[in-house]
Amino acid sequence: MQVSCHECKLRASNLFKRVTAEELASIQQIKSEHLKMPAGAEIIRIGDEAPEIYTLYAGWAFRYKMLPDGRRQILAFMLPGDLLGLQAAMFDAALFGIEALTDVQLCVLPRKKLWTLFDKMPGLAFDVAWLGARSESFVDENLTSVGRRTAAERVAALIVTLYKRAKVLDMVENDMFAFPLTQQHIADALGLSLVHTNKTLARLKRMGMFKQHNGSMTLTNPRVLERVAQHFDDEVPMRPLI
Amino acid sequence: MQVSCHECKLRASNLFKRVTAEELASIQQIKSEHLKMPAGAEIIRIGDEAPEIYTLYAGWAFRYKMLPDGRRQILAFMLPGDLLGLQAAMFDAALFGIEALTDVQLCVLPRKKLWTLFDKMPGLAFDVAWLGARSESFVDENLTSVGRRTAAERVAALIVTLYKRAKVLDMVENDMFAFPLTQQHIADALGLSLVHTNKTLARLKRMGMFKQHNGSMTLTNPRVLERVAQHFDDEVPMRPLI
DNA sequence: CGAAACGTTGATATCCTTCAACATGAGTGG
DNA sequence: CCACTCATGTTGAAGGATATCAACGTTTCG
Repeated sequence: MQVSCHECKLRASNLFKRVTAEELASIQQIKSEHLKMPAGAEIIRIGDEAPEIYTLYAGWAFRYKMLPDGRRQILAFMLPGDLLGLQAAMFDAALFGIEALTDVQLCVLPRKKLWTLFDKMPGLAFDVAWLGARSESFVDENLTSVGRRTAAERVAALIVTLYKRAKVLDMVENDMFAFPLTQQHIADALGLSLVHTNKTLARLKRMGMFKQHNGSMTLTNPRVLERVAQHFDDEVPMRPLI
Repeated sequence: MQVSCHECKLRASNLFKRVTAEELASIQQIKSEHLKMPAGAEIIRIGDEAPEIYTLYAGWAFRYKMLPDGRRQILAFMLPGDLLGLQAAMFDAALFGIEALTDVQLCVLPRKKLWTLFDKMPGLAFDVAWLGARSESFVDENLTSVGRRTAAERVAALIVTLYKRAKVLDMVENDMFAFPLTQQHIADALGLSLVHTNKTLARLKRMGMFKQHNGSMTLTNPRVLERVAQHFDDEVPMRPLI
């Protein structure tokens, strides 16, 4: 099923920069495919050579690294509108993997075509760089959590961050939103053991910070949760541009 | 003291991409200043609006975030040839600070001029994006350390990574190189306490991994140190392009 | 129904932090 | 030149946060 960029619901959602008709036509032109993949699929494998670039059209994904002995570190989560594989495409081989957290839909942007498009439309290069910078700032945030926050603060910060990102995408209703992470994902993102993650979540739940029902999360006290998280005042800009 | 891009020692060091005479002239044209700052100077302050972009011409720097209560996380170290403040320039305000670790020399690239230059020379935009991707992969590496490596592994991984980066820049002689980090810097980069950092360093030293003499470090057993670090086989590309 | 993935809980071990004290060296003013 | 301070580094002891181990519960799904 091809989805035209013209009727793209992401673009229509007014979160995104307005592009000229000409720009839109150019983007449509290089978009080669609209892919669907199931939860758990490997979108980019570590070591992949010359991977393509994707726009995450629907669903969640995450980026991770593995140590030689199997320990996993999740670097960042990706939501609709995020660009996948930009850095990987810059190098000879992907230094990390990207896995689908839920069923996902991807728009494929072949990297060679994208580079040539930049020649014609430098403004687009800026937008792509902007998305890259945004993605780095998510990693910065998470590194600060893992390095300098306690377990409870980390969990709270992760939930608050995802909540805010989902909110911008209109995926939150009455402080409730889809939350597809398992406790193992949370543990691997926050540098905690599975057991300790479980106990920390339970503690925050008991404190009345949030509730979880089959795959969705409700924040019952966003303000306090944010304070527990030692959340920054400044925030990563939330408006993707492409 | 103005340094011409034509006689730039960085560019001459053959680590960098060859640029056409035309490109070089353009870069020279937008370079507004050659700055010197002492160790400890704040190159970019958290919250700075519309900061400029810099090329680190000489010296070391580091990028960091602070939690509201003062805890500090160092995100990455920067060596000559690295671009400073690229992400900050993309947003309205810097989400992190950059501090000079040693005395530094900076080439100032006013961001507006840089953006307009991209219109004329899209290849340059790619190079800048490449540097941005490279910088992100350093953060990825460090996040993996902090999240999933033990204290000894973290320290070893940091030293090995800096050693390799310095080596590419020809700053290593007989496995010895300038190492300006204090133990506090190491602790803040690796998410460890100062005391534990000290004891971990002492342990690795006792194991014969390295020696330190007034500001420089000698790796006495690089191979083993790399194994202790659980270092990745794949590595971040080491060749800056601008 | 059975298996596999995911979640929960208690007990124990350990890594790392915190606290406290002291050592060393560089810089500064008296 | 000495006393002083400040930044940095070192070391031991004690406590706490988090990991590991083990067992069991719950849900999902073929």
